Amino acid sequence: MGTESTSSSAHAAIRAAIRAVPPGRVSSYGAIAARAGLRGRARLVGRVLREGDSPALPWHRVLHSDGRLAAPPGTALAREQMRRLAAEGVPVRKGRVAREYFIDGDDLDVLLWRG
DNA sequence: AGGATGACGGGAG
DNA sequence: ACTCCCGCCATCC
Repeated sequence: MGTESTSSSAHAAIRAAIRAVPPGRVSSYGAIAARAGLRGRARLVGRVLREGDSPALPWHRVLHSDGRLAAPPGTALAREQMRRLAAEGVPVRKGRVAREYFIDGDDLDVLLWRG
């Protein structure tokens, strides 16, 4: 198998956590990591998204903890993310999404991503 | 082997 | 609200 790197199980857990975010809602890298049992590894989430070998991965629903989009303003990626969010009814003001659209809090297990 | 990088986060000034 | 800084960690050079 190809050069295995980092626990592929960790990557799988992260992907599952990302897919668990329903349309019309968003979450943060840190929250996704925590939900995947990898608290503190927010950067690992970013790494997994960057690989992007998962077609059904709703990467656009993953934002910074402060509500900012993942990519810097002006980039094609940021525009695409904003477009996808808008398509799901998530308003983006000045490159950020309001806290009320986030499904992360203190205990993700309690929230259960429900809307 | 060592230093820099980054789709991060949180605290501090 | 913004900038700077440090912690974390897999990759990259």
